[in-house]
Amino acid sequence: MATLGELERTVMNLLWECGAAMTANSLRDQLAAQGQDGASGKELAVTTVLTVLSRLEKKNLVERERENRPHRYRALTTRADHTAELMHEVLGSVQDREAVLTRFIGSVSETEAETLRKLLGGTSA
Amino acid sequence: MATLGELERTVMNLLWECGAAMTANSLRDQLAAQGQDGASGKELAVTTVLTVLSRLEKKNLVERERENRPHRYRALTTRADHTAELMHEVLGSVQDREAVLTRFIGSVSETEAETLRKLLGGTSA
DNA sequence: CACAGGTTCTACATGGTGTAGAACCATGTC
DNA sequence: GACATGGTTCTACACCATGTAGAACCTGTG
Repeated sequence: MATLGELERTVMNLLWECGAAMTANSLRDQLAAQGQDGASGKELAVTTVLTVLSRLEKKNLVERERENRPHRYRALTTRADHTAELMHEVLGSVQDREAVLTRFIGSVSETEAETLRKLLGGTSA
Repeated sequence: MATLGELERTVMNLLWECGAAMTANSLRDQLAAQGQDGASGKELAVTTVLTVLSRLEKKNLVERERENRPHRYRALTTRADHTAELMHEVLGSVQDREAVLTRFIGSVSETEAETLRKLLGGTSA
């Protein structure tokens, strides 16, 4: 349901990595530090960051504390949760899940296969 | 890489379900039959279908036989392959794959878990 | 050659995203 | 209380993907 644009994704990554809540300004700084300042190369305007944050809020990906003035924004899910959810969304979009899973497993790395085995092992019933 | 629009997806589904190659006209008919004719409710123009097919071709999702005149279009992958690939794409977009897989497995149905166990079964070591 | 069916070109509306100025609001200061 | 200041919301625009289709073009047939 939530398709993210490049900048939106970058911001989410910052929020996910930092863990805690951040202000628009600190995010803008982080973006600048990462050299992730848009296509132009110059620092992004704070309003840009705020717009993105609002949109992410609308998408239920971030939440903000409105109490004190510099609002603080925080991710509502973990990246892992979000990503896993996306995967489910993709998987759920078709009928023949079995077939999809077969192909999926077919091209999974051995490390990942091992992880999956471990995870599935105990969970029987 | 390939984000599909509503109509593009519908067309792909038709091609996937039919298995064989189809002409733009037959596709248009199928769409009409499904009542999938856009938002309007009236039959789609053939040119619309053709445009969509061209775009899908550009995205390497369909291929066409140009030899005979009513060109025939055919899906280049199976839906299962395509979907599995999308899942990999999503999974590959992050570092902590383990965590993602953990969440993913956590919310998989028992039937699917069983399928996965079977698929992963022999490959230990 | 004219016609008919089929394909490509061109075009426009819509919606999401990047980007940011303008306007607005809350606070502390003189 | 008017003002400056930092912060937030509104409004706006460019760009791109997608849905949609008319206009123009091509090709074999009578």
